[in-house]
Amino acid sequence: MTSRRASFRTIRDELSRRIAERIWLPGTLIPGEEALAEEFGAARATVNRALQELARAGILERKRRAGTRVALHPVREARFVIPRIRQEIEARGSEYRYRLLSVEEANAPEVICARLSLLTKSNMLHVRCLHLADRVPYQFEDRWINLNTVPDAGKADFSTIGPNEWLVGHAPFSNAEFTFMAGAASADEASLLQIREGDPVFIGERITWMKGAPITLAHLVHPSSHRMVTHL
Amino acid sequence: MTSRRASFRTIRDELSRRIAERIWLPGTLIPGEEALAEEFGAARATVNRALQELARAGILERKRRAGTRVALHPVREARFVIPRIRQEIEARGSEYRYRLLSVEEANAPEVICARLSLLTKSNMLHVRCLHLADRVPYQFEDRWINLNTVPDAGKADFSTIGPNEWLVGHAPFSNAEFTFMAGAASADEASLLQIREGDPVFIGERITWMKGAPITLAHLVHPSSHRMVTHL
DNA sequence: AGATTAATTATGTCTATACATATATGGATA
DNA sequence: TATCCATATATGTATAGACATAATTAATCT
Repeated sequence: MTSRRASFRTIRDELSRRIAERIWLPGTLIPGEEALAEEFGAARATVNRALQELARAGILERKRRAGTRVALHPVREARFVIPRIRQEIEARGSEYRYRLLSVEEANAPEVICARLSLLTKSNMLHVRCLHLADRVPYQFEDRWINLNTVPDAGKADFSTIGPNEWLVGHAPFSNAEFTFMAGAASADEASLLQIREGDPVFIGERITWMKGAPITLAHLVHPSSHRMVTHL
Repeated sequence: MTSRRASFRTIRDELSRRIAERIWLPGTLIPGEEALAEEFGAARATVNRALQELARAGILERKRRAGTRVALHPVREARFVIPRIRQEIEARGSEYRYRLLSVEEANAPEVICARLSLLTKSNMLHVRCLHLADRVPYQFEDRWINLNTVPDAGKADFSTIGPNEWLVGHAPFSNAEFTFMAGAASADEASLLQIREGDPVFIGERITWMKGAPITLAHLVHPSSHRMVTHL
């Protein structure tokens, strides 16, 4: 018995320590649940919970009959919060401002349809707007909303509320794809973001679906001062 | 009894559906574990597991005595795999190549020390190298390794193995910070990546620590064709 | 009324037990 | 030798019951 009280946290942290300190090297087959349960004076279910958490974190690899081993190539993953522009700006202590640039119903161009895997040229809503932090351009948003999936969007008033804020309240999504990349500012983007044409910009692209049906494609452009930070 | 077999997955997915389909609106107080257990014909522990998973995903908010409610402002987070350059390139079906550009022990410049929150000008190893996919430059890596934390790195041979691969095998990290941004290619970076000076580049910066002690700072530069994709 | 304390209650966790399921292994078969 | 199959085994999941803990609400005291 290593510790008196055997909580799954204690066990998880202890096992985690053994791996971090290379007492158990990558690839090592670690003791089975029963053995660990006895060592920690806990029930197997408790050990199981600890092990499952570590497996979920990618530190351990578990297989029935084969046992549990320290991940050889730990596929470490980091999380990042899906940014909600208003919160993101206000969290920095800046004043959030929003400016609608244009809204129009239109047939989306080929490129957009392709990205959304839409065969027909669906009727879509094209919204362009700008988000400012302390009155400085922070993000230019160029968004297409699928009116077949979200017909209500046609009646929405985007003059004061951003399309993203409207959508989170009206069209929950089940799946999303995020793409991040660097690009050069177009003349249009440059003037809106108050930078020079060709200056590097940080681009986030977000596509969301509700049960396979595409809801929206958002093209989000930040000046190159933007940083996306995350911790592990 | 809604379903015959009550697995925590069934319950989780059903609850998830009710939230997605707005049967339970954000802020709603949902039935307690006992009630759900009865509804699904399952044990409370099973319901608990389902609820905990949803809470962990940010869909539910739970508080003792107060009960469980649908998250009002669901802090959705996405995961991305921490890229391991060789695997990343090989996963695309490309041939991975590595070229060491320079290694030298040196005192890190102020900027680097500051980023690593090091007060003294620690003795560090400066490694510069290039990663290629199908012989085309894919990533330029400019890395500083703290020799006080990882003394062995001084003896390592980085001519065939990249510093990242060496480090994952020799210096496990407990904490990491990732920063992604856009920038303009310097003359140096441009010639290495076979692009033009000033062209936009996608930059990833990675700092890792082992129990508070900084291990390394990696500055990773990709040409603007690079895309970082993740799903939810 | 206001402050302190006790009771209540929903979630959090642990246990012992049972059965389910994937799969490595060795033995039987072709 | 190669293939198939039975079996053993480690993990996966479910359950009833118990106690722990946080937090709200009610009761008590000043």
